[in-house]
Amino acid sequence: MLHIYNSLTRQKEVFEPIQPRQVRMYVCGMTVYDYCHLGHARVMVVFDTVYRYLKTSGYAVEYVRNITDIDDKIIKRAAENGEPIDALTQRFIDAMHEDEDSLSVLRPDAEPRATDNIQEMLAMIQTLLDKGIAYQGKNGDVYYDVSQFEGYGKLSGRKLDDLRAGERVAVDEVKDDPLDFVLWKASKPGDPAWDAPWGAGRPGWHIECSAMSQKLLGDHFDIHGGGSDLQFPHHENEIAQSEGCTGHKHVNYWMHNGFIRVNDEKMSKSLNNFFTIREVLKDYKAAEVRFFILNSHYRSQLNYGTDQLDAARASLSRLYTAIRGLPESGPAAYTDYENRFIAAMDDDFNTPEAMAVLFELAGDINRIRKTQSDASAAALGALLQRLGNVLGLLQDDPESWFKGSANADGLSDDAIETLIQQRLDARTAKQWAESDRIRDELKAQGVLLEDGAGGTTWKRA
RNA sequence: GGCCGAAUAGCAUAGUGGUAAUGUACCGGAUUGCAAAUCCGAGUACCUCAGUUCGAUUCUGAGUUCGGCCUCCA
Repeated sequence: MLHIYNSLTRQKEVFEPIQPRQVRMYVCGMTVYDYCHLGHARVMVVFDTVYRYLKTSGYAVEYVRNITDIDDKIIKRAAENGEPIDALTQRFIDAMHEDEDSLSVLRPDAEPRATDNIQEMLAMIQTLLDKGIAYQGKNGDVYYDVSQFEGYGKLSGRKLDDLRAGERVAVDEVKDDPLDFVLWKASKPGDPAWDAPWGAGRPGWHIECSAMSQKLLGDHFDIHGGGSDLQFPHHENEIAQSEGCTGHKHVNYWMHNGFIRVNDEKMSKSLNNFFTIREVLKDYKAAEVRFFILNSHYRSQLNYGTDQLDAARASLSRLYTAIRGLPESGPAAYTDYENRFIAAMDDDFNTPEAMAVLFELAGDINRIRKTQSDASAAALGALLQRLGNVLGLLQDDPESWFKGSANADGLSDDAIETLIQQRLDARTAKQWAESDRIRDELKAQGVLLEDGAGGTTWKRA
């Protein structure tokens, strides 16, 4: 039985969908004005894994992840680049999709864009105004009146008084209360604007998620996810907006992933200590990045470093080695491994625990291959691959995983095979010096040889 | 200042009221012409102090250290 840690209640709860065997899930996606960094990769991979596991568990899942394509940073960046906003956002949406594909992240069922849903936002803001929960400030902006929403603070565990006591809440004279947040920003000259009954402008950040989730998933849905830095104020405000409009519960389970750190500090754009996904993919395979992310629990903080990526590489190599060269096999028989894997995933998506099961399975496969035969291990190998696939791992053919593809300046597969044959001849003649010379030569080219019982295999380092 | 979370071997990550798991690194052995891979084995890892308990790394309290949110953030 699946348990999910609910940020709203701060405890693990049994997951019970609103509709039997169906899950509706919304995740806050990217603001598209730059390349995705590893922090974004974590959100993508974590919720992709949730999505995959829910489907594996037999749920029909409707997964929506929005794209914020209008906001201050986008406007600013487009101006800096001298580039139309549409062109900028489309460029980075395309880049985001490339990054996702490389990380084996499945496309959500819908990726609504804020600018395509302005009418829905206007309608929601109007409802809030009609209900007296929102008001227009002297500067023309429309604000949400947090004092009108009884549950304000329930997600982030804050009280209004505590928030007001915070030193960092700036005093703003156009708002009735410094905690009131903007629903609609009155237009400034030159900025993109949409007509509205209360004056041309553009939406505040929070309203898009309320409007688009309601449109695509309804007033009340199962899971809402995002980075833990969105818990406050973004998600808190989203609840206030949605529940203020509908008068009833918005989301049953809130999930927040921890962030990636660099040198024990949060990776973020403002600290300028971030690594983009494509930057990291120059040195590591995407599957290694995915492994690195899933090797820690999604709610913990995760420190980024080449040591961790190197360890991920070695670990994946062990798993692929276990299944390399195994004969085809039908579905693996019932095993305790699968039960333990499921139990781990059912426990709030405990991927590190689930991966430990994969390694025990790999050890078992290696033992069987050694003491019995490859054929005897084939079913377990198929199981290992299938369970790995649930996590979006072990999706490659082992042979191509190890051999990779030749660099422009590297040896071709044929050249490698030729040298291996030459070495085999030397070995047959017991010319060890020549044999070792060839092996060293290949090693210098990044090709590692392994002499197994069934012949010599090779891999690109 | 308010609110939250974390501390487990050299490193990284799980987990548990009673033999602490997984990867990686290191050491010994098997295997190998030598390696690599693989297998077997070893290694005195639960932040400190107090409390509850027959028993605490786990529960409670205090402390220390680190991190996060309170401002745009994944």
